[in-house]
Amino acid sequence: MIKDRRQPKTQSRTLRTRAKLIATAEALVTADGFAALRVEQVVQGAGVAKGTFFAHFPDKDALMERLIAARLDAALDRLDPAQRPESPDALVEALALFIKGATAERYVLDLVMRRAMVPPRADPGPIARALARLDGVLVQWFGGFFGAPPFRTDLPPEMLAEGVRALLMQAMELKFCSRHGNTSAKARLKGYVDAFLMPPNA
Amino acid sequence: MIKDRRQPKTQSRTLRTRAKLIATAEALVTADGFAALRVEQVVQGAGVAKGTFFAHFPDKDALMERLIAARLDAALDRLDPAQRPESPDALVEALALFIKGATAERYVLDLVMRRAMVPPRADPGPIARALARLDGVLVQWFGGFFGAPPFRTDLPPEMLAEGVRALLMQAMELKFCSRHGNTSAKARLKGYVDAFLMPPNA
Amino acid sequence: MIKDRRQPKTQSRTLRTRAKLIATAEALVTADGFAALRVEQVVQGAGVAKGTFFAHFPDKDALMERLIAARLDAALDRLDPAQRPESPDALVEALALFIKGATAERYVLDLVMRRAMVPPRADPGPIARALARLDGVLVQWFGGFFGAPPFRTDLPPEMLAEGVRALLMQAMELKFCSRHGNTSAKARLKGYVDAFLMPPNA
Amino acid sequence: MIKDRRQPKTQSRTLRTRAKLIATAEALVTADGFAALRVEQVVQGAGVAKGTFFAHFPDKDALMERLIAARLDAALDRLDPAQRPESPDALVEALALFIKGATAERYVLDLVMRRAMVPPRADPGPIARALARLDGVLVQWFGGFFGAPPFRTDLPPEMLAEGVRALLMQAMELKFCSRHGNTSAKARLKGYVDAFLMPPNA
DNA sequence: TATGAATGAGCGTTCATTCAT
DNA sequence: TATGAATGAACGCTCATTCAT
Repeated sequence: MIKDRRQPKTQSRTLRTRAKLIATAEALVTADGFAALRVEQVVQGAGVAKGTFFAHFPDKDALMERLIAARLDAALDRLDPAQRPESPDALVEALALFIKGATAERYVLDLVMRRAMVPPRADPGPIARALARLDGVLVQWFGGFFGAPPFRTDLPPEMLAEGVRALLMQAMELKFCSRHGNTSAKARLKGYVDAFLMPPNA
Repeated sequence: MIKDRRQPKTQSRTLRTRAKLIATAEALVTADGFAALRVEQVVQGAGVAKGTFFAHFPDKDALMERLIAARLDAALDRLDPAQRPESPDALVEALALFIKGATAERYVLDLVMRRAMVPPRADPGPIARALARLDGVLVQWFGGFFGAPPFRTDLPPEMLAEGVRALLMQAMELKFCSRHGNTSAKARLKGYVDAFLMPPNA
Repeated sequence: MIKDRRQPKTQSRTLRTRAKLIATAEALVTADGFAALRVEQVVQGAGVAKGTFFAHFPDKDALMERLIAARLDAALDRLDPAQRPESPDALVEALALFIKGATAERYVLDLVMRRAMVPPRADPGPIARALARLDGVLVQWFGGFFGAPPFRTDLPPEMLAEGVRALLMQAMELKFCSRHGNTSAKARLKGYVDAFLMPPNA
Repeated sequence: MIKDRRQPKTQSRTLRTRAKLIATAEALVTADGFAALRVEQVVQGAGVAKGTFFAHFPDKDALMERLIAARLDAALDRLDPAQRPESPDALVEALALFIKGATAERYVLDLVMRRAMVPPRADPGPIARALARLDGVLVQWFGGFFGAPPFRTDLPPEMLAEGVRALLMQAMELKFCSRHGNTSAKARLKGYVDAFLMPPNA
């Protein structure tokens, strides 16, 4: 009873080429930033033809999304849905790496925000998937078995998660804003969480 | 009582040219949407040369911002800082026109979000000014003389305003998201306000 | 009486693949025209890999030539070298199907003209062979046993054949010319033949 | 009574740029042939931006047509409609420069044949215009005041002109044909003219 | 102010053909 | 034979912005 073992070589070659493209792009981005990335550099660095690039990615943005989503996913990998933060501070700290990745450049944050929502066209795209994953973690955190102290328990976890996301986005935007330049995204988010996600001091 | 009669011709010609440019752009936008607007079309429609456009606007975005901010400002004009909404419903309803203007197109919302914050460069720009104006109204609403029922009173009005803004942005984003396609931006915002801005149900 | 039973499978498989390619191409050409034919479509339709195509045809043009030559040859099959047309009208009528095939598309006529002559490289190719075959028929017609009335007899049949060919080509070109749009290729050719291939009026 | 004297500078600058592009292309073509011409080289040689090229020519072919037509026109400039050739030899000799220009390269002849006829879309294009001009000269030659000896006089000059054109085209094609490689285009055309355009030796 | 030709850097595309497996 | 990923060299295009006049 031998199962079908097809497509061994070809697939791996494809995968290798794609990996080469991504690795090259990753290196370039690390060196010069996302905004400076040029398709030409990528294919030259990867030693492949331009046509090959567009056989792997529909356009440059698709590569960009992948690179950015990879960083966001790396941040999300370090979050344990079962290990809920026990304070606003801990919550914000847990999101620090995510924030760092998403706000690395104005260019990056713009793309994240533009692609954060699943568009009406079929495919969510890697960035939307990463954010959906974040949503999932947050819901788990806020909705553990016996409710979710120390956060407010009068709201469904989904709502708390959406609230965090909205506040997180705004806090990140503020990083590029001169009027709140003194406050870091983390501090700002901390303030939001304290205000809106904790039980009111009444 | 002698009025200044110098340079009225020139000034009015300048003003007329600018008005013609804006009117043409407005008409084109109404017909084909913001994303499709081309400087070429505008100058042709206005019957002036391309260079003239850039004598009136530093760049295309400046025109775009003007057109969009005009719509937002029209919405804000109908808000009375002294006439606070007495319920989440009323609050959301009051923002309806603003939401409509800002979510007319994905392109518009993107520009609004990108320009919502005052950038490090000096000038806020008309969109940032419109949003600052919204902030002001919200602060007034939430912080009137005797506190701000029915909304929660345990938070400073500035914080409530920032919260509304974050939640409003997210609610608007969701308009372009297939996964929440059923809920309108208004309904979504209503849920957010109910959850985060009302006194918790002890 | 033992028949050779070796390699019938392989050969027939090869033949079947080639037939499938040609049939697919033929169908596509009938549907969308020659100019729109893409190798990609052909191999997909035939259910084989791209490389397989080039194992059967040296290049795309070879397939094109085959398809076109097939149509020209079908027209030539209906010509009887022994049955000479007895008038310019009959001559032109006899060539009607050939003309139709060669002028199906601008693309086709261009290829026919480019391949009509035997190029310096060895192989004539199917189109050049078809035209050579046409030449042969014409020579026979013009040079039959007892001379060739009603056509002029003061020129060698080869020269008459070459003349017909030149005039035929030009008449076909005119099909794609707006300035002579009213006259059909056949009518134009008829005029040419009347003028140049008949005995002059005294 | 001064007439409108507008557009003095701008137009001349445009003209200068275009001339620079054409001169550069001409030089490159003379050096390396038409088939080797690259848009990139042209713009670099002319010292202009790529966008400028496409502001002057809709595509590369448009430039090619211009270059080729220029050569054909130069050949036609040397023909005097009033100075008819007095023999087939003289006729062929008169066309020698034209033939040389049109058969400089296979690439050139292909383009000439493809663009020789006025296409159904509006603009004739410079090559079609050059050939129309040739037609005009031929008609004049064949249709002078008292008929046109030594050529046959039993046919309208337009028909003779069309015949020459068809035979000329075929003779030129033969230049790239191995089977008639020994005979030059001129010799071949001479044979055609002798056969079809002279009064029959009856 | 007004003009409009020129800029310019890079993206996306094309698609027949090759070649290692 | 068959596979199909990879090639590759231009081309065409975009379109906001600049600048000499």
